[in-house]
Amino acid sequence: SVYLCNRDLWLKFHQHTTEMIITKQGRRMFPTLQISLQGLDPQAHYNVFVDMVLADPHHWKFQTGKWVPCGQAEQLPANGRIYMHPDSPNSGAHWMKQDITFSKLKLTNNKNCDQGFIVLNSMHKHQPRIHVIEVGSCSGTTRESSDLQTHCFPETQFIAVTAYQNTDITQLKIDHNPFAKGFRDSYDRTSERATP
Amino acid sequence: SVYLCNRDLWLKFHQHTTEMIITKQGRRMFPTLQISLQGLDPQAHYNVFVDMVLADPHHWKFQTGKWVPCGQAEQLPANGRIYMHPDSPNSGAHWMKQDITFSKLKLTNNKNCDQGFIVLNSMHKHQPRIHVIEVGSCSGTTRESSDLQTHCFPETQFIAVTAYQNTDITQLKIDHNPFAKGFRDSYDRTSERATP
DNA sequence: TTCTTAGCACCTAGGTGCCAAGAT
DNA sequence: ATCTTGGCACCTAGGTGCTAAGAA
Repeated sequence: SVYLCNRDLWLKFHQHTTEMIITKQGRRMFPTLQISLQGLDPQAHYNVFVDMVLADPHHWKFQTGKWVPCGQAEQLPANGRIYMHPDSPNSGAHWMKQDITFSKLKLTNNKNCDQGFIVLNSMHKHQPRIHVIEVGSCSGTTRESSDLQTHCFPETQFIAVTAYQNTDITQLKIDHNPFAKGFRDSYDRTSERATP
Repeated sequence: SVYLCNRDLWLKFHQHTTEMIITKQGRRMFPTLQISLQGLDPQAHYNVFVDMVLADPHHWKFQTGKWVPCGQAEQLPANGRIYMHPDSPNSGAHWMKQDITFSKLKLTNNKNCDQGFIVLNSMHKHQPRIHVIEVGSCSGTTRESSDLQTHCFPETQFIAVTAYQNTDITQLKIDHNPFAKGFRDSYDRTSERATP
């Protein structure tokens, strides 16, 4: 009833251990989380949101070209931040109509960041989780009887970093993220300027 | 309990009869509707949205430098489109915390446009209306007892056009809309290019 | 050493009025 | 005649990895 639309892309990164930049002001993920949902009640209303949990109990470092565990993880702040999909709340019909993309989700290491940012610890491995919850017949608050679906895709695990460690990852980002087009080897700066 | 934040700007346009471009793909308004709300119940939840009604029963044309009535108005499509503020639904506390800006509202003359666009008739005068409605304790649907506040600011009336008629209006748009900066007489193209 | 930060050039994405051509 | 449309150069706004300097 749920699948990862851009799984092939995620797997390319996962092969090399995915890294995601975190900054004070917040940085988008790339690849983005992009899913398809089926099997909801078209009439009912749902919130869809993302949070992150530690993927393992280790602190990691990158040494001699490899990620190696290094001591114990710090726990994430107890009141872990969530990213509510901007379409929330919405009908089951809406969520099932097209892919659900979390392209504006931002990662940060700044614990004072506004709500809507996800706060992570650098050099720790994280597992994104996608939650779907019915918003009951009583305004915004969750009915006790409503069930919460939680979905985990292990191929979306990543290590949060403040600067890329593995050049393979950097190259994959440059090759696939449209905003990094300027760094592609194949990018021809002259063709853009010569205009009739 | 409600006022127009950028009233001074609206008045500058209103003096010359405000015009708003409408296009097939949708065009933003400038000035934008920007209001401050007070007196809501901080705990309750509200939707805030905009619609437009005809400001008078006339068709208008611009002749010899003036807007003159010219025949009878066509009625707007009965199922007039609304623009729901993207923060909706939200708490009274949220709406009162800061100004409410409808900067992404788009006007169109395309009756097949997606929901979220406001469809208008060219060469007709329109009156924007701002509505605040409590979304009751029963999920999304309106309680019968909830009251709908409607606010009209006459200084925000405008004639929808597909091309500007009055050059005074064009000049005000250029002078005040940041996206039209390139058309300002005072804009110095050289200073941007000479960089150390 | 190892990790973090701020400024940068370079992009994507999309909002302006202008203008010439098209439609009615 | 009058109104509408589409392409354009020119902007705003903001997402990239890079680099050098700073922090721990």
